[in-house]
Amino acid sequence: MDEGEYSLPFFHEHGFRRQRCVVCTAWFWSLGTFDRCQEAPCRDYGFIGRPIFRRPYSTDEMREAFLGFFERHGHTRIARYPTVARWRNDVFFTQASIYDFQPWVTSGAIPPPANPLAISQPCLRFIDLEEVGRSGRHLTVFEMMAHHAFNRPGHEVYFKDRCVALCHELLTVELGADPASITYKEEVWEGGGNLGPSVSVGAAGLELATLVFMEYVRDGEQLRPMPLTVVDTGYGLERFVWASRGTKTAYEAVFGDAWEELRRTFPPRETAILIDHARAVNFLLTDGVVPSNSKEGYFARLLLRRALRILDKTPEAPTIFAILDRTARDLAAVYPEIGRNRDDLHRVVEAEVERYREAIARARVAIRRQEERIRATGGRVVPEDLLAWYDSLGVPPEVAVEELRDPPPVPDDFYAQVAARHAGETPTNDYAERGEAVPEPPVSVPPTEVRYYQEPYVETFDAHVAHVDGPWVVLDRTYFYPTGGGQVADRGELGGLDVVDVARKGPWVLHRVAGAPAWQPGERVHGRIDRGRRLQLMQHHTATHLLNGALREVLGPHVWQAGAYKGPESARIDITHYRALSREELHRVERRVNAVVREDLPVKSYFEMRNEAERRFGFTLYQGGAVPGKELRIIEVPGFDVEACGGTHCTHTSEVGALAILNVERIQDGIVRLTYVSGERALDVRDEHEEILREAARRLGVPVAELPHGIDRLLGEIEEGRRAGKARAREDIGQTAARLLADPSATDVADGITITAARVDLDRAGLQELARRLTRAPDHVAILAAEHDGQGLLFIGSSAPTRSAKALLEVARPAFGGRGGGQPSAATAAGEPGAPLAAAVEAARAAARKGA
RNA sequence: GGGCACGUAGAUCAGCGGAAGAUCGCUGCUUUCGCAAAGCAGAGGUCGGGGGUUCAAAUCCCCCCGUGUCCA
Repeated sequence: MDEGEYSLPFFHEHGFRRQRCVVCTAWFWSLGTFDRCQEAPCRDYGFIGRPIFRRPYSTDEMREAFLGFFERHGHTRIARYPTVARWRNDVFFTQASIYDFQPWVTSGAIPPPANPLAISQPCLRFIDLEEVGRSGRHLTVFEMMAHHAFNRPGHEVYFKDRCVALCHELLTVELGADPASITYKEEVWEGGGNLGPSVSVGAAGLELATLVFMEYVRDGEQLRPMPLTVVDTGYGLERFVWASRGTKTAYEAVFGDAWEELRRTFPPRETAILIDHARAVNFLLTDGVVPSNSKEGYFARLLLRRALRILDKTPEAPTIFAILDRTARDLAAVYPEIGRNRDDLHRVVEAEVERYREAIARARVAIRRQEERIRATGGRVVPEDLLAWYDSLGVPPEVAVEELRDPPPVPDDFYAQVAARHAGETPTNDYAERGEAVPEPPVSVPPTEVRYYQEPYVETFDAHVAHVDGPWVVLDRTYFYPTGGGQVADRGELGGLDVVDVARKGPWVLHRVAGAPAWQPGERVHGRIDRGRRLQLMQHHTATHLLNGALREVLGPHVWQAGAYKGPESARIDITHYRALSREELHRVERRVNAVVREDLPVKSYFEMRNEAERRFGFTLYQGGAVPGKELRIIEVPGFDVEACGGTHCTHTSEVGALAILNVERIQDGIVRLTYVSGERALDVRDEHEEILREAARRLGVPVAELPHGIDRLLGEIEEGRRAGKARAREDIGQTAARLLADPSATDVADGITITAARVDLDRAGLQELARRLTRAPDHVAILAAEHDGQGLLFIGSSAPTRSAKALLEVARPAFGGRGGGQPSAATAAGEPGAPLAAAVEAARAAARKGA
């Protein structure tokens, strides 16, 4: 990055001098004179005991000071976004304030909620989990305070110069830091194909903020200016509080009274972990995560289990619930949504605690058994076993050691070794790609006017062709709904051609028709939408909202939509929930929805400013995940369910007709999928089910009501038949055995050994069973041959210690070219069909007579 | 999304290439006025599903399903 990028008028006008750090060699600007930049590790912490700011601040005071300052300087204050980044598919959590605006705002696709804006965004980071409590400053949940500006050509808000000026004024005037103590270090930021200069703000050894200026697109070796430049800043709230107090660790500064309270029971490290993890769990669960073994849920589990481990080893420890409540109380002062659903949150945590206890109990038993096995083979438990047990059973090493009679030492770097075990894995994130890429129209094509919201019941319309690309057609306006929000696209006809798909791309709606139309832009075409299908899709979509509302009502507010599909045949919704649904819960949910359908409530749809909608309804609006934009389209069933949604809906709940839940399954730990139908399909499905029942009853020859009994009877008969068959086969073999033993041509006695040799018609299992019968008494040898399934089989059984079946088989094998083996009591070999089995039998018999 | 472990009788598990087992529970008998208990006898298994290798697979290999766990 060119030196000139950082040579700001603000620096020059105020007498900043460009200096170079002797440690990291980076250039920095400062009013003071330093031989190094004022950030660790280039220099030590200088603020411990000597606070940087004018006075000590609490976390809430500092947040307010920051947001208030930027409000007074022309910024709009924005409420926090969820910590779970549902609007993105590349990350699980909000890890920086700019995540709130990626990708749509930063790409310029939609305008920001305000410009410029200020926010304090709670962020979750798990990379330094092990450092929490240890380093004195790491946290899994922290707040990134930020001011952002989004500049478009002709609409410049502010960029580098004003950004640095604001930062400097905040630090020195608002907070009272010594102007000469601050260094602005020149850095380069790069990410996601974009890059730009950035400035790292340090004082007394602490990196207080980073100011990033997204300015260029990397195009091979070349840098092209971005059409939209972005001011992306990040000020660590907790660091600011720490800097204002100058305590030994950040934890004492930011955790307030909770720190003092828990310190009476726990050492500093444990105290920090407990408070940090409890705060993070409060955010996670409030924002719709349910603990599980994968994805977002795993991190909630990880934090809870780590906290439980600490509590379990401390005799005087409070419960996990008490700690969650204590930290929720602090957070609720600023984030009232936290703690609002306390009882429901407790139920979710309780289920997780129970599962943890069960897992540990199971693991303890398994470990004891495995040690016994290892010892039985003369080995001993090694540290590697502890790693394997942690990986596969989830038992922490300190618990495993408790169960062992001869425990190995626990490696100091245990968790690093766990990480090493997972080093070679290649995570693949394959997102369902659209089968065929939708071509992007040139910018000269005017955006499509969508009419399906205002007039969802229109069936036919006329429009003008705006653009044609192969089979894809853009119109000036359309009533066709494109795939989106889990609702599949409309079908119908356009200019006499079948419409087979409809997709949204940027501001355009593209219709894929069967064939390649030779239409010219401006040409008038007639469109007709498959109305029955659309109606069904609308019913399924509205039914989905009703179901979602009923699920939250019946199961609790932890239920969030984790995915949905509304097709013409059926619809499904995936919800977060910590266990399988009972029949009773399902029944209540279904009844509740159908009651709302009968109540004929209005389904209101309207656009509302994002901030206003969030204020009125909260984040539960975002059930469908990503909804970009300054304005939201709200679908509201008053008093029951409100969601931001881009789909087409009925105008009254009664239009849904009825809801029938067809299936419930746990598709993943923490996620339950419901499949259901409504409207006409509900009737169809009911008819189909009835027909299946009628047909089943007809075939069984019983009335429908008697079906269960009839099936029981049938199953009983089958079982009885199976048993009878088995008994008959057993009896047949018993008779054969008796006959052979009584037949002198088959059985003779030599050297005190009773030898039976015969050719029979049985399969492998039959031979084995017959041999077993023949050798039930001691000192018996059975030599049996059969041809079955294209194999010549020889089976030898022996109850005579002096006659090994295996040895006899070895003698007989060459006679028919069979391959096989066995043990002293039984041996078997198979050869080609038509092999000289008789010769083999004779060879074995001769060997048995004289003793092998 | 990936790694690892597990899936065998109603329950808990052993067996890990050669004739499916143990313990508890269940049924019957003996003993007892009865119960508990003990003794004896017995029933109960497509060894999660499907392919493959092999003379032979619960056992080895591949795919799928389910459960647990660790990691992103």
